[in-house]
This record gives sequence, structure tokens and C-alpha cells, in this order.
Amino acid sequence: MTIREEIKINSRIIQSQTLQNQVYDYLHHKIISGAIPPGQRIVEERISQETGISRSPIREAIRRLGSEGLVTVSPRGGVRVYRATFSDFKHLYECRLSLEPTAAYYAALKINEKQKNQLADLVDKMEVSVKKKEIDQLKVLSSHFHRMILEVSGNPYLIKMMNQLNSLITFYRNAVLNIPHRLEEGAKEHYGIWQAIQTQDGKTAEQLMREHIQKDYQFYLSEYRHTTEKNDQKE
Amino acid sequence: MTIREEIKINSRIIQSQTLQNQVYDYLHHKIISGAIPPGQRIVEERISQETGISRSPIREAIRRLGSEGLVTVSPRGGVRVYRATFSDFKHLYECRLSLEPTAAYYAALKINEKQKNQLADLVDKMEVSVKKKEIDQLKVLSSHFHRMILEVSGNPYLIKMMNQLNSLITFYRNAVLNIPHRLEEGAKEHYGIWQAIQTQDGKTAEQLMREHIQKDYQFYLSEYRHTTEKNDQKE
DNA sequence: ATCATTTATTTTGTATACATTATCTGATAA
DNA sequence: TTATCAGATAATGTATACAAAATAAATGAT
Repeated sequence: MTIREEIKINSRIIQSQTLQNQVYDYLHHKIISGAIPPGQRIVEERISQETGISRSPIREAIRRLGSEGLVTVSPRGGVRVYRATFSDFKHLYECRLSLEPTAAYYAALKINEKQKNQLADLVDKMEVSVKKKEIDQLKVLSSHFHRMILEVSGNPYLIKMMNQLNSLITFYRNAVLNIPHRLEEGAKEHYGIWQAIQTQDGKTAEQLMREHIQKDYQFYLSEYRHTTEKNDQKE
Repeated sequence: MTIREEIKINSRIIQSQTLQNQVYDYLHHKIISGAIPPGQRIVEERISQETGISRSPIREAIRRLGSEGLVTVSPRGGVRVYRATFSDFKHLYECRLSLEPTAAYYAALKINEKQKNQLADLVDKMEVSVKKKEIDQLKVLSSHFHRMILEVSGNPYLIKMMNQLNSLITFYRNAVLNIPHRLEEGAKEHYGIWQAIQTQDGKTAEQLMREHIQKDYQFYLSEYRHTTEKNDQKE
């Protein structure tokens, strides 16, 4: 089941993307989704056979993943899917705790009318999802909410860095975001953040976002402790 | 003048680094130092001839540079050295303004005795440099001071992100960091930050660092306005 | 002379080949 | 049995070859 077929199809729609980019997306998705578990080795030749693409584009894609930290590459020892330790987890959240409140701050200052409407829509939908107990939907909307605030901040570097962080955090996040109780609680906090942004009160938006993430962090922390470290180090 | 010679020599010392990494360092340095100016195109074949290394390692190195934003690569249109617009400059500083105060905060919380001594040494040296008007030395020490705080924060992700930001900012920074007046002023601010960290007063360290960077930012801003946009778009 | 169109030339993207290094396997000795 | 070493196997790093695309040059028409 090579991805060559899809490529041929897509190439007519998306104006012939390079194979390298497609392999990048392919691997990125497989890693983020957990299809290739943390710690597992990635061997070029196998990806090559799997996709029907030669090693050159594959290597380049892997280097980029390495540069973003999704994969750890040792000089001649192959490459493995990134696995966050408990320490990493804390450090990643320290970064998030720095960047996202900043994004909320600038979002509040820079938001325009169109964006205000979009955010309002999103908040409405979240409210509906909470009432209807549509957990999956709420999960999607929540991460959408965060992403939109980043966008509204208008800072491409902030966006890029947060995207990378989120990729690294994802593993743990997925597990916890599904917990209905926390999701609903989070939705309420989102509402407060939204109000601050809507009224262009940057400092409040920043502070509320900080508290929101801090609570998430606490939640994940307690979850993490329950989770025993697995060792699928090999393979 | 290939770098192959150096490679041979280094390989005996640094345990045979990969050529890819060496090309990466080579290009990184050339870009940061301004030897390859912003906007200039980088063609693989020329780097290949220049270094005596084949295109494969060169491409991989370039992809990594692209991933870090030091170089912009368009799908089939070649790659150019990153050039920050005025807008980019502001965005980069927004990020710095988010991350470095955070680093100072954690540095104050986590610093140990040995690190306290190292920082104290550094501050002493800066004081001497100010008195002796050794501008170049002061410049080196200043950036060393910032880097050490990052290190002390103990957060590898923070460090990595700031490294990348600094690379992108460097172009402009170099120009302004040399202004004696601002450098001396900055040294005083460093002193305040150091005191806060020394006494493990995280919040103060964070706030002082924020103000310090803000002042730098204001300074660069006024400098930037004087600088006319050059258009070395071609070549 | 200017513009458009066709032809060379350059440059990128991808595939493949080969050399070096790492890893695994199994046999032999303690 | 355990440890160690030699040989075999697999995987990475690098070089090279070729095709497709982009760019530059040149030709011709108006």
C-alpha cells in the first residue's frame, strides 16, 4: 500500500508537491497520531519500501523532523521517534506557559471585527457542545480555539514555535483532553479568555490564558503520575 | 579553498563528524556572520564546488537551515538567505519578550551555588569592561550573560527556541550592540537582573529582564528607522 | 527596437550505487 | 553458562546519474 497512488491523485489538485514534503507530512502524521510509537526506530529503507519513494527525499524529510524535535537522530546510530520524559513534559509546559499567554495578549490588542465574529462563533459552538455533551466535538473546538488565538496574534514565529511545541506535547495531551470533566471546565475558562479578547483587554486575556494552561498542566501532571513508564525502547 | 582539508583534520579530533553537520555549521556561520547576505540565493552546486562535498549532504543541511528559518526554501524555486522585514523584526522581539523573561524567572528558581559563582564572575568582568571602555569585550560578555541565564533556566526547549530566534535577530542586533552608550546602559540593567537571580527572586528577575529587552527593542527600533531597506533581492 | 516564442543552460528533485559503520549471529574458549 | 571474537547482515552516509522544471539566451516576427 504505497502512498504513490495518493500522490498521483493529489499532484493534480495540489500542484505537484514535492515527494519530500509528502513524506514529511506522511511521517509527521504517523508520529503525531501514535501510529509510530515514541522510541521506535525509523529506518529509511523500510519507509522507502512502504511508500515506494527513494531514500533521498525520505532522508531530507527526516532531517526536518529532527530539526523540529519530533525525531532524535544520532550521527550514525539511526533515528528514533521522540519520546518525552517527565522532565521534558514539564519543560514543554513551561514554554507553553510562556508563549500562549503572550499570544492571547497580542490577540486582544490586534483582533479585528471579522475575527471577533469568528471567535464568537467558536465560543457559541463550544457552549452547545458542552450542553449536548458532545465530547469529541468539544475537543476539536477547544484546540481550534487555541489555534485561532495564535492566528489572531498575527505573529508567525509565535505560531510556528507553538506548533512545534504542540506536536511534542500531543502524545500526552491526547490522553487527557478526552476527560470530559476537564474539557467542560476548560470550556468555561475559554469563555473568560474570549471575553477579555473581545473587549481587547490584553492583560486580562494574558492572565486568564496563563491560569487556564496552568490548570491543564496540573491535570496532566496528575494523569502522568498514574501512567507507568513503558519501555518499548527496542524495535 | 575547500573545507575538505579542515574536515580531514577535524575528523581526527572530533570523531568523524558527518559531512552534513559540517556543511550545516559552515553555512550557518556564513549566514549569521553576513558572509552570505540576506536575500542571496544559495545554489547547491556552487556550495558543492566550494566545499568539495557532494550535493546530498548539502541538501540535508540546507533543509535543516530551512526548518530553522535561516533560509527560505520555495518548492522548486531555490533557496534564499532569510531576510527579516520590519514586521518580522517586531514579531521576533515579541517572542523574545515572551521567552527570555520566562528564562530569567526559572533561572532564579533553579540556580545552584556553582552557577551563582559563574554568574558573579561574569558580572564582575562586565563591570571591569565598562570601566575600561572595552566595548568589544563587553559585547561578548553581554551575550554570554544572556546565554548563561538561558542555560541556568535548565529548559532545553527554551534554549533551543531562543537560539533560533537569536540567529534570526542577529543581523540587526550586530549593528546596534556595538553602540557603546546602549551597551553600558545594558550592563547596568544586567546588574539588576543578576541581583534578582542571585537572591532567587524569580518575579523580579522576570520583570527586570522584560524591561531590559524592551529598552533594547526601543533602541533597535529607532536604529531600524534610520536604515533604508536595501534591495539586494537579486543574485 | 520590442515583444513573443522557441532553444539552451542551469538548477532542482529524485533515484540509484557504493563505501563505511553499526548490528546481529554464531562459534569458540574460558 | 558466559564472554569474546569473527564473520555476516543490515543501515547509514556520501557520491553520482538522470529527469523535470525553471531560468536565461537567442531567434524570429511585428
